[in-house]
Amino acid sequence: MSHSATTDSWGERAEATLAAAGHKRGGARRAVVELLDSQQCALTAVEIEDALRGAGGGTGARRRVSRASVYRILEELERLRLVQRVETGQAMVRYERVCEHEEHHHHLVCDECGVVMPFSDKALESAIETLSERVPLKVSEHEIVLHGSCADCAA
Amino acid sequence: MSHSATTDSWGERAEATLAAAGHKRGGARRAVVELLDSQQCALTAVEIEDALRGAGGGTGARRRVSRASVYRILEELERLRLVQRVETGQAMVRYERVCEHEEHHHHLVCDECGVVMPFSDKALESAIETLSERVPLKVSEHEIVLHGSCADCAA
DNA sequence: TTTACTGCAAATTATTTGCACGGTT
DNA sequence: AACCGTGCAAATAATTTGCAGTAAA
Repeated sequence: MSHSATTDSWGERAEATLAAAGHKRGGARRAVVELLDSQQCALTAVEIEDALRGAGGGTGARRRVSRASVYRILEELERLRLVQRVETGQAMVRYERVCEHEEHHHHLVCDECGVVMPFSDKALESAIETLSERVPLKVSEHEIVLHGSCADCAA
Repeated sequence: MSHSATTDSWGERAEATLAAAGHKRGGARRAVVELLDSQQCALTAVEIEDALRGAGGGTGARRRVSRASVYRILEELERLRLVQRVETGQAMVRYERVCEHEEHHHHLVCDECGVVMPFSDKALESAIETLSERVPLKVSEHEIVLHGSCADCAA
């Protein structure tokens, strides 16, 4: 399928990293990892739970996962830097996979309807990179959120 | 004191905006506004409550304010765009005044000790401005947070 | 006197934790 | 067998809300 031999997909890297960290392969975690791998943008814990509960049969490891497990799994994935939190100013925190090679992206949030969309911008990333050197902090991550009205809501 | 005739301080603008929105001048709100006016960076609701409870005498309107009122006041100030929320990935949301003329700033968060510091960068702001035109959202605000280790923690 | 402001206590809501059981190695 | 993974229910913790009394216009 893919041209590269190892670590093509985030899902594979996630499973490998989890194994290396001494984890067994539980069904709930596999389902969450698979779901996150299929998503391009950030989901809340509840959205993850719902997505896994619905569409029962689907592909792969899909199965019902309790809310507590969703949170525990996300917490561990975050600790391993496989997922990152995205704070959108909405009630619930969102989570998305962290890809190594793929282009880093940030988020647009419509404050009226709540929709969240990804975007990326080279100029922005280089400004951040330059800036990171001059700041009194050893920067490890950054998060950028633009708020406003989406096309539908602004209409 | 100041050279400009009107609207020099955020505090004055806040009081004026509140009055224009049909609000009376309550003591609790005045105390919160005065405190926010004296701060350069973002505080949590609890920090605001504590700051007002302590140091009883101080200058001006300082007085004890209930937690519920702090939240209600912040909510209204945010609605009027006098304060903005700052999400730092910590448990509690932070709030800070929004100044019109003053240079816009963003935040550095030390993930180890939790300290939050402001920073600003022209290049970053212009990258955001340019970018905002090209994105499928009528952008009204933006928030940037850099995470990492502060000088003390990285040592 | 009308309407906003505030505190208190109770209610919500997202997230976390304790515990017992089932699955993986 | 040893230990991790998971669900359920109970516990937390931040934020919100209902209500009754107080104060500003």
